[in-house]
Order: sequence, then structure tokens, then C-alpha cells
Amino acid sequence: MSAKTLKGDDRLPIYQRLADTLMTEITNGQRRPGDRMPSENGLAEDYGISTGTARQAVAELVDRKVLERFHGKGTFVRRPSFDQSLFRFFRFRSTTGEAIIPESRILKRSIEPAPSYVATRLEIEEGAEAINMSRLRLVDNEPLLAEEIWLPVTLFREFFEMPAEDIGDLLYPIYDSVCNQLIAQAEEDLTVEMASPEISRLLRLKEPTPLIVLERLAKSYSGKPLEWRRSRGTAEQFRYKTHIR
Amino acid sequence: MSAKTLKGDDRLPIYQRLADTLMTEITNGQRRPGDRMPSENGLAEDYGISTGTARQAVAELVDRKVLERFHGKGTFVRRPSFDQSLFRFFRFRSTTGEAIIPESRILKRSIEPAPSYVATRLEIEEGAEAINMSRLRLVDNEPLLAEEIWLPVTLFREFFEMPAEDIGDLLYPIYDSVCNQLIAQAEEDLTVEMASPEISRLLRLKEPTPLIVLERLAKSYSGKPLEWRRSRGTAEQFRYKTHIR
DNA sequence: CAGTGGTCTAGACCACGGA
DNA sequence: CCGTGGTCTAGACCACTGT
Repeated sequence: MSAKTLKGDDRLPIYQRLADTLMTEITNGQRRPGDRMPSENGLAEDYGISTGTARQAVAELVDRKVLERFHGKGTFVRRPSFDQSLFRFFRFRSTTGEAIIPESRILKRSIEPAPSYVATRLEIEEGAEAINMSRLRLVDNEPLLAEEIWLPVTLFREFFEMPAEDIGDLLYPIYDSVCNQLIAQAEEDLTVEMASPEISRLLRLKEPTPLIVLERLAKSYSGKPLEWRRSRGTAEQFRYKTHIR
Repeated sequence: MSAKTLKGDDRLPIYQRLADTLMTEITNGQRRPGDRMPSENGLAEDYGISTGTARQAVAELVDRKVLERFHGKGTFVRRPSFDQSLFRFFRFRSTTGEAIIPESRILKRSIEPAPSYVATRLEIEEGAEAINMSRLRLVDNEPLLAEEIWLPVTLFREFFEMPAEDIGDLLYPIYDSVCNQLIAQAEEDLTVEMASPEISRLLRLKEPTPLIVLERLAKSYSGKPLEWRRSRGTAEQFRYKTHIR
């Protein structure tokens, strides 16, 4: 007999219901990034299904980049790593030429009424209070990106109250450790505009310069919007490659 | 016994060798876009393997977007459709608001020595002769994109010699029918620059305007470079959305 | 209806990684 | 060595499509 039962509509395929079950455990935080999953044979036995079927469920989540398989080692909850995302768009060259995380300087952190373009994306009431940050990102002391960041105050109050000195170059690990909010996916939206006087000053631009504007809505596994940010960098160092079929 | 044999190193997995075999048939042109593949049971029988294994081979090619499966109908060689690619980057709005193929106007078609940036990508000798076209793409008679197109003269001589009137809005179907050259994949590369006087005139721009520059190297199934083009459009109508995990 | 892909079983054996 | 994922068999039955 099967020790565990599958959630969801029993007219759905078994592998789909198992995938949903595992996904829920990850969404709940019962299984966290880096955790090892039960083996495929283990899952099959636990749920009283065939190994091939358990395998199909795992394949589904591997495909959705929620899990990672390693031959001989096991299957693990994937750690999302987002700061590569910048590298997809901008070619940062440090003097050494290494792939590096840009330094972060927080210029402002305050609570303000959310403007409508933020409120919509974060799915909060227009004019409701939200945490607003302005941040500069630098490589070798050269400013590269100016960022405007918004967080729903209800979920991130502890982040707002923590000392600025304790905030490092990466925010997402802090969101997790301080507020228990895990960023698992994001939508990004890329446009071009001319630099405003304010941005020109921040990025130390002399002449009218086209900017790449990268808007990102970062979400939890379940799709709840957690952070909205807008990053602006000079288009000169912008380059994006794709392969299409 | 098995009627057909699999190509390739027999230390490779069977599904991999079957996928390679099918891929070769497609690369050769023995199976063309739109063609129906043998059924999964048929493949299994033909090669004396299990249905699950045949299915795995098909899954591989579906994943690589070479095949498409339709439940109850069969599996088909996918028709690559590239002119959607523009829609990934530019939001064209016709007056009706429909998804449309922009009209094409060929401004120039000549044979010239290939500049080095073209020769490198097309893998021909620098300074070797190549077909060069200049093309304007319009929606509702508004110029939207200026394109510079290069083709290796060895493969596309018949295209060069055909009457301009017979060339429609889409080039890839012509490449196929006239020169037997099938575009199956492409690399795209996106950057930003300010409009030159020449481009400003072509696109009827009044003021200095940032442009999106989309460079595309189009290739055959086997990866042989067939066409290089550079398209420029105003950044105003540029927008690119992604989802990342 | 027949033929297609989609799901599932109940295993076997192989290849890899770590103790 | 054991436990993991990777490949493979030889089917059965279901769900969808077109005639």
C-alpha cells in the first residue's frame, strides 16, 4: 500500500499530481534551495507508483528549473542565482576581467506612498505605503547602474528597520534571512530611454546618452510579487545575445 | 529482427542515436518542415527498439524545437517561423492592431566585397564577393526598420539573378524555393546606438534618436551560416520581456 | 472506427559519486 | 561497496483526431 497520498484532482496524471505535491512542499519552505530530494525510487515507493512515473514528475520540475539532477549524487532544490541576470544584458569589465558582483551603495531608504506604476506590479493599493530604495551599483568605483527598488512594507518591515551597514551587495539573501521571503522567479522588461538630468548626475554622464532600462518584478515560487526594481545603465555597455530556432 | 540500423557510435544511448539519425534525415532535406514523422510505434518497430526508447528520441528533438507533437495527429517537422522574432523586440501597431508582416522594399541589391565584420560571421574570405541588400520594412507606409543583408554569393547566385518583382515580403521562403537553402536557426545580438544621418533619412527621423540594432546570423539545421543581417529600428518602439527562474 | 501520441507498470541493468 | 540517477524493455490502457 502507499504510505503517502497525492494531492489534487485524481483525474490528473499521477506524475503531474506528484510534481504539484513536491512543488507545494518547496513553495511552503518545507524543502529549501540546496535541499536534497528523496531518490526517485524512494518517491516511487512512498507513493506506491512506478519508478518511471516518479521520474517523470521529477523531470517536470527539472524542466521548470525548480530541481536539479546530478547523476550519482541525487536531485536537489535549485538555488536561483539572479545576479547573473545583469550579465546577460551588460558586459561589466572589471580591470581584472573577472565575472564580479558589482558593489552596491544604498543612497536612500524610506517609506513612501507607492506610485501607481509600482502599486500595480506589487499588487498593493495605489498610494499604500511601500519601502523605497535608491541604489547605485559600481565596478572599480565606476557607477554603472542606478536602481530604484520598491518593496511591500507588510512583508519587509524588518528589512527596513535593520542597520544599513548590515546590508551587503546582494539583497535577495537578506530578504530571505531577515524577512523569510525567497525570490524564486522574475519577469524582466527591457526598454531604452534618454538619460534624465538626475540619472546623468548619478552615473556621471557628460552628454545626452541613451540608457537601457531593465524593470524586474521578482516573485516567490508561488508567484506572489515581492520586489519591483528599475535599473538604468548606459546603452554603450549593453549587449544581449540569443539563440532562436 | 530490426529492418533499419542506427548510425553513430554504438556506445551512445539508443535514443540518442535514433535522435541523431532522424536529425540527419531532416538536415539532408529527406524530411522537410511540415512533413509527418513515422509514428512512435512505427519507429520502435523499424529499429527493433522499445516504444519508450523511440519516444525518448522524439522527445529530444521536440525539446530542440526540431519536431512538434500533436496528440492524435502525429509528430511533424517544425516549420521555423522567424518573422515573429521581430515581434519579440518591437511592438508594431498597425492601424487595425493585428499581428502583421511588415511590407518590404528592397532599395539595393548588388555584389560587393564582403567587409570583415560580415566575412567573419559568414565564414568566407575577407574581401570575397558577397550579395549585399539594403531593405526597408514598413507598416502602414511608415518606415520602421532599415536592414542591411549579406549572403554568400556561392549559395545564393540564383537569388541574385531573379527579378526584384518576384521577391515578396519574406526572404526565407525564397531562399528555400530558389536556392534550396533552408534557414533553421539563428543567433541574434542586440545593441543600442544613435542614428546616423543616413539611417535618420531612411527612417524619416527628425532628431537624434537612439536605435535598437538587431544583428542576426541565420543558419541551416547543420549550423552553416547562410545569411547575416543587421536591422535598425527606433528604440521607442522597442520592448523585450523575459521570464527567468 | 483505426491510428496517433500520452500515461503507466514493474521491473532490469548501467554509469556515476562518495565513503 | 552502496545509493544515486540514466537507459531500456515489453508491453497495457487511455485520450485525442480524423474518416
